[in-house]
This record gives sequence, structure tokens and C-alpha cells, in this order.
Amino acid sequence: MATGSYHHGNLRAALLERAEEVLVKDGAVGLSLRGLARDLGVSHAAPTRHFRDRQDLLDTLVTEGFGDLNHRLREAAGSAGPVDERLTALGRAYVVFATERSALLEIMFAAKKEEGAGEDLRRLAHVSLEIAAGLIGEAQQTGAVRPGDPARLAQVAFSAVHGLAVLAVGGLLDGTPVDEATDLTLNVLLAGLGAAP
Amino acid sequence: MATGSYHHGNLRAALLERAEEVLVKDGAVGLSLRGLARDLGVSHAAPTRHFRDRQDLLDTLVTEGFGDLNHRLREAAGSAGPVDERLTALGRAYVVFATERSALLEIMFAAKKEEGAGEDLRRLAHVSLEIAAGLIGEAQQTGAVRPGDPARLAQVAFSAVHGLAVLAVGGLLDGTPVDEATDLTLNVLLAGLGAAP
DNA sequence: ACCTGAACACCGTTCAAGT
DNA sequence: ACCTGAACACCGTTCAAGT
Repeated sequence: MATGSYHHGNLRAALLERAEEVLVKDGAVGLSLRGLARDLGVSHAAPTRHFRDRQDLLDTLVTEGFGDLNHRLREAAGSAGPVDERLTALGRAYVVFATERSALLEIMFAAKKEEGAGEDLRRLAHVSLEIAAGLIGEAQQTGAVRPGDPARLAQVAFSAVHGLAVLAVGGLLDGTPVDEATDLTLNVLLAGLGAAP
Repeated sequence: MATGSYHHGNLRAALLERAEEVLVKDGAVGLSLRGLARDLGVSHAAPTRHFRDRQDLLDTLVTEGFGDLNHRLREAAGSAGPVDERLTALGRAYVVFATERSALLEIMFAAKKEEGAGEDLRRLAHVSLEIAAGLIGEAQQTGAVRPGDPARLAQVAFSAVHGLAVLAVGGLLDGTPVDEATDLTLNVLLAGLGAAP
């Protein structure tokens, strides 16, 4: 599909696709616009027609990544079942995403100090937190979670699963299978959230 | 101090010092060996006398970073006071390090997929986990922490504080002051660790 | 032992010019 | 509208040569 219009048809989409392949294989360091152009058989200047600069391409990947993540989180949060099971599902979904797309996760939480486009990305990251906060608010109504600002408790929950993902991706879990580490983390987290302040 | 022998005296130390300044200011992306050489007034090839390549300089910074981190953690873990207070101190020390030296923290938990020298760095990261595991083992004896493999519980504890540091550095805490977010995280964590499995 | 200078093979980015 | 080719100012890394 996609009939080649000039040289490629949809160079933009091809660049993004190839970029994530390179990202998985060599990390963000090994990703160059000239390299992508070479891989796709176009001139080295062609990518700049579709992305202002290298960072713009990276930001586009990150945006897509947050889209996928937030979609998965919404599915987990909205599934059937009691609220504590949905909280567990939410945590697991995060860790699954983080380990499946670890190269992407790394750049999602890296270039957060860029001033310009960083604002949009921060808003997207925020959505993840808001999904967690919504579910925690629900859980507070059933008494499964202690009282308190749901946004702040969501920060705590996010910290737990994100930190675990970093350990897993960094190979610091030793022999512990990721699933077991995840379940233990979520068990401790939910026990802690449930306990009286 | 340090009399200039040829051009600089101790170029190696000067490179490391300048490198962390650049890291803080521009991140790992903006750090180039040629740039450092320019800043220090030496030829562009001079740095390769002291560091095999760019990654070697980065690894050296990371090693020093883990040294500092583990020193701080040991101090917090070994301070006077009941074990749960020391656990809190340990968590706070981690977050303080992570926010004070956030640029360094980023590269400490980034290039973890390098095959060669990564082994040494993983061992250093491990030390942090072992310090936490030791303290958790102590806390189990007083009944402050639930039974279970201290190494696995340390992974959970590490996840909580590391994840929080990422949120803080990434500007995702909204209005929440870091100290308050830290204390809430540690409160939830310790409550969760104390509860029966 | 430590540094220089030239060299090679890469980059990102811009810009006139082509189709 | 989309791409090319040359150009400019950068990189990392190597290697003979200097002191």
C-alpha cells in the first residue's frame, strides 16, 4: 500500500517507523536523521521537510508513545471489576508498556527540560497521572483508599510503577521476574494507600 | 593549586569537572569532547589521552555519582534512631541526591544497556539496593516491616523513591513541594511494607 | 608521559535549485 | 508540494609527530 509519489510516498510515516526500529536497536544516541535518510534511500536533507529538526522527530515519537500509554491506561482503568482490581490492572498495564517499549519510555521521560515543545509533552504525561487520580478517587469512595488529594496519591502510585519499570529495564531486578516484582510493588502500594494516614 | 605541567597540569580532573558543569547546563546531549577541550584551552585530541572515548568519560562521571549516592545512603542508613526513622532518612537522602544532581542521575540510569563496562556500573547500582535491603532486614526483626525477601522489598522501596525523583525532576509534581511528595510517598511505602502480606 | 595537528568519516541544518 | 546537492559548522576517533 501507499503508492510512491516522488521517491517514497509517505516519507514522514516511513521515517517514524524506521526511527523506532533504530531506537530499539541502538537507543536515542544512535538515531540520526542522515542515517534514517540513508536507510530509506532518500537524500540526507529530505527528513527536514517533515521534521523541523531532530528533536521534532523525537518529540513526535514521544507524543505517539504517550498516546499509546494513555490508551492502555484508560482501558485498564475502565475495565469491569472492583476498583482495587482495576488499580492493579492499571499498574500492570504501565509496567507492561514500559518494558515493551522501553526505548521509547526512556526518551519520554528524558528531554523534559526542553522549554518550548516540552509544555505539550508535559500535558500528555499529565493525562497518565489524571487517569490514576480518577481511579483513586473512585477507590476512596468505597473506602479502599485513604482520604487525601487524589492527585497527590496518584503521584505516589505513579512513582511506584515507574520506578519499578526503570529497575526492570535497567536489569536491576536480579532473578526476580518482572511480574512478581510488579505484583509485590502493587501489593505494598495498595496496602499503603489503604492504611489510615 | 596544581601547577600546570604541560598545558594544564591535571587535565583529567579538569575535564570531569567541566563535564558535569556542561551536563547540568545542557544535558548529556550537549556534552562533546571537543567542546570540553575548547573550554579548557587544549587541543581537541587531548581528552582521548585520558578517556578512551566519550562513553568512558560518561561512565567515569556515573561511577563518581554512584559513589556519592551510596555514601549518602550509608550515612542515612547508619544514623542513630529507630529503624523506621532511618528508613525515612534513607528515602529522603535518595530524593535529595536525585534532585540535587538530577543531570547526573539521568545518565546513571540511562546507558544501562551497554554490554561492556555496564557490568561494573550495575554492580554499583546494586550497592544502593543492598543498603536498602540491609535496613529492611533490620526492620523485619523489630516487626516494623513484613516478612519476605529483603532484596525484593528493597526493590519496591527503591522503585518508590526513584519514581518520585523522576516526577520531581520532570516537573510533573504540579504545585506539590518535593518534600511533601517525598514524605507522602514514604508514608505510603512504610505503611504498605508494615501491613501483613 | 602528555599533548598537537592533520586526517577521515560522520553529524545537523540551511538554502538555492530542480521536478 | 516534495526532494536533491552543495555548503557550512560541527562531531568522535585515530595516528604520526612533536616536547
